[in-house]
Amino acid sequence: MQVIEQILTRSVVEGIKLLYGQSCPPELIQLQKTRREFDGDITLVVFPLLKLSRKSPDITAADIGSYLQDHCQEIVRFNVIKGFLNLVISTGYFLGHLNRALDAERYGFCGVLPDSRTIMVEYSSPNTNKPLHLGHIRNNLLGYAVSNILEANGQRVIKTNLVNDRGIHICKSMLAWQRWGNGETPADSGKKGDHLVGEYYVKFDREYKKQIADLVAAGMSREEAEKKAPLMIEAQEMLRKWEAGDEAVLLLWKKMNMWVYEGFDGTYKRLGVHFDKIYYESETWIPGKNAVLEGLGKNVLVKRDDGSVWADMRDKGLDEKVLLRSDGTSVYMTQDIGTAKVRQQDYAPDKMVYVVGNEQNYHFKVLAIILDMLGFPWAKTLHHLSYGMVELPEGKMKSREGTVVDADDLMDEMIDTAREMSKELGKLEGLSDDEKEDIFRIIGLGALKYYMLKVDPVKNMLFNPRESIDFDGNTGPFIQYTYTRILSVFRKAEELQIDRPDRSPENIAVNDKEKNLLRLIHEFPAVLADAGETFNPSLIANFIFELVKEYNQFYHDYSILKEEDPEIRKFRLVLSRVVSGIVKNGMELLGVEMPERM
RNA sequence: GGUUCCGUAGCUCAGUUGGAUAGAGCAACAGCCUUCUAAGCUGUGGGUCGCGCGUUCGAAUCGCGCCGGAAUCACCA
Repeated sequence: MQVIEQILTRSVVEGIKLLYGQSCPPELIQLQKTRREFDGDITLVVFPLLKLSRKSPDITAADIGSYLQDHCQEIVRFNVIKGFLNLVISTGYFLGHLNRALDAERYGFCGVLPDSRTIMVEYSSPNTNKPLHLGHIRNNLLGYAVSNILEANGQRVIKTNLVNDRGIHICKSMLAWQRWGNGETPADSGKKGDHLVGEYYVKFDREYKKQIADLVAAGMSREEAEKKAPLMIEAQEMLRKWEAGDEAVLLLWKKMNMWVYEGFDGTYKRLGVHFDKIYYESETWIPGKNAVLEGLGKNVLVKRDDGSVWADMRDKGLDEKVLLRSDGTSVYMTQDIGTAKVRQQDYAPDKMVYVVGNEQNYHFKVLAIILDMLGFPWAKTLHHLSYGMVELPEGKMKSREGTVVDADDLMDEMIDTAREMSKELGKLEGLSDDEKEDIFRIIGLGALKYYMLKVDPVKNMLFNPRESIDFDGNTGPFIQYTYTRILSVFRKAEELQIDRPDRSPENIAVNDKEKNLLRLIHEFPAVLADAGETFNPSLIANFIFELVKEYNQFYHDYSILKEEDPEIRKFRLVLSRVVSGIVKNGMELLGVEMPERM
């Protein structure tokens, strides 16, 4: 809670005691931001207090208003409109707060505290059979941003990735490469490793479809054809060999996965995300299998006649879930059980956050239940941070129809757009080509990242590849632009030999735009805390947009360096300094870099 | 069919521990650059907050029922 709200809550409780002889539970005190059209900073809603005052809303509001004005030095005046008590906070209070913000190393951020929790955040979680796409971009940006936000709230965060490097999907790519690859490698083809492997995955799918069609044409049912197609049978055989440790299969698997990892590393690096620890399912499926077998021994799981092992959750209103196939191989769930177990052994986190799409809501619900059935006390620390799908105008991305938006291509396009636009505007004269390219990259990626993070994670979002992402309005470049304008003021101040003030005067009058900015600055720590509690980066994104929009108005309406009153000029410089700090630090939480000029 | 999530301006989205006349951006139209960067600022038009009922002094926000969309309910991941 913000400082002023604590002061006011306490003061209102005291006032009600004095005025009406009633003790007021603090939860009845509803404080909110005053709406723009009224005079005031904070509004007390008096309706819930009427049962204590036993007076009309207007009289109650006036009583409390007078009390606060007399007893609370931060309140300079008030007005009452239809049961809403609008309170005007002294400018001095906000200016004092501004100076504290200026002194803070990173205003609004918390350092690690003695009672900080260790939180493990899993994100990205790619399969090793194809390159990353638009959906992964949302996932990566969310996971990275949430991790940063939790850290800014004083938690110890371990960013982790779970690479799904085993299973039938990678066997499909391997099989196709073996058959049709003619030894092609990333090195001699010039293709990025993940893209190359992805091509063979697609090749498998195409050939597999042909086989199915042939079998169906020969009179087989589609369902049977899907199971009996020779390619599928071969892929399954390959998976069995893999689990049995067949050397040739393992060698091929290692080679192709290595290509994929090198490709992923390039994409991650460009996106600006990284991990503290990477887990591989190929290393956690055995612990998972063991946990399942132990569960079987303790009779919390059941074995069927065909040898398959199941969790029976029908008493919990859910169904049964297979954990080991009849041929003894493990499934996705088994691997996740193992991964969770290994992580507990490695780090014993207080909380385990899984950033995974909402298509897996059921999976994570079941995972937590099964871990609980298996007797792990930490089962309840799992949190599925579920986010919505990224959809195209024509619906879901489908690799079959070639509508998948590739992550690498998209980043290229964004940077190209930034380059074209910058050239048109022609503001970067005098910079070296390298400097320019760096700025294009920062702007292009900034547009992409902000676009994805400003949307509430739970919601599905639309991405239209034909209408490229905007650079005006509520966008990353708009925010970056505002930031560079502020830096430009500071550079100009230096040229004019205007000293950088180390604090703002606190006894000056401010205009409306300045007051709005002071209020927003005051609000930032609460927004950051809220974003951490709700795992929601969009709160930060939307707050920063509001802040820079307000700053642009101020910048447009008033001059900073040409202001004649030196005290006001000092204040405006400090105000700009604090705004630029919030914008930079806040955008960095989102993984968006800030250019120095643009 | 069961379960979960979503439905706010032409489009993309804010706003939901219940509060005042529901806000931005884009698109459209009309203005503002000898000034600290016009990727900016100002203005105009644009809404049965999917529909209905209920709870309440007060509902976009909470409950119930519909309608629309999505996901999921695999020996896929």
